[in-house]
Amino acid sequence: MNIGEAAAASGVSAKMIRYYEATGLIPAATRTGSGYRVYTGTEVQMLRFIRRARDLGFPVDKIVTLLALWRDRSRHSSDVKRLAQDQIDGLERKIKEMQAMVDTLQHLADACCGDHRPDCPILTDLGHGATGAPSRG
Amino acid sequence: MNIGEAAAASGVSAKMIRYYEATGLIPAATRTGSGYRVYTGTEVQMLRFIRRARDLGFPVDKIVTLLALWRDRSRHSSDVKRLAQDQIDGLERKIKEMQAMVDTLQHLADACCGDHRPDCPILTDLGHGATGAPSRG
DNA sequence: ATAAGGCTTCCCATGATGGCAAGGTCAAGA
DNA sequence: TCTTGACCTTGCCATCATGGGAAGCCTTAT
Repeated sequence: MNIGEAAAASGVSAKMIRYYEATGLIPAATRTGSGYRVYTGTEVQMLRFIRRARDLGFPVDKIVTLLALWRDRSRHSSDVKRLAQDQIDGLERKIKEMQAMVDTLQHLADACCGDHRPDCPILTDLGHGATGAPSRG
Repeated sequence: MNIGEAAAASGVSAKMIRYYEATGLIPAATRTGSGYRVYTGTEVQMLRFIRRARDLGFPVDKIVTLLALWRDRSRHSSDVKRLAQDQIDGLERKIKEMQAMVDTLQHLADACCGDHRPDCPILTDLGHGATGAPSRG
């Protein structure tokens, strides 16, 4: 099948399929005489694997390892589990950072009456920068 | 003061100060005869404002608006509050997406015994119903 | 005077993705 | 057979905020 069909079947855009090939994440597809890339079910399955892993937030360089483990029938599931746990830990760290931002912003927004007047604790906090403590003032 | 001192005083790197100037977020600094940028307390305050807003996750194009409101003495605090609320909403949306990833990954990791054996529900899920290896025959 | 270090501009890279453009290919219909 | 439109190819540019590095000038301290 052509790249467009492979894209539709895998959920990975044709653009990204070419990108994954160029960066070595997937092997170079075979070509027709006129240069069209040709894909089989095996390759579509690999693309779906990649798509799913991306949906779970794995960066491409981690997917390289995941794909290698996927192909390795003598793998240890502990290696896969560790990668997954690392990914969980990274996501949770980012979530905590963003939640801290939300908490600060919500605190400031709650203190802002949000009317026609210019007085605004949000801007006051931003203006004081690191010199001010937003929640314990 | 020079850009290095302004960077240390504001928490914004010299590289980023030049970038903010080039992109119009901040006005061009005055220069010495030899071309060095010169900063005053006012500009450092503005940089601290930017730094604080970046720490709260505001993208630079939103900071343009925040800075304009900061300078506008006839602003309406409702405008500031709306920006903050938009930022909160955007952050919470991303948090929810990432939390969903975490939940899925945790579910899979919990189901993976993580030992020396190759059987792994994580890879099975990524393979989208595959047997755990790309080529089944 | 010289050395060290700060400043300047310019270019490149990130990470994953989309868009656009110019040109080749293929399949179907007139 | 010719045309048309959809699809494919490569290549370049853009994102978004940030860092790195090079080549060269300026300042300061010794």
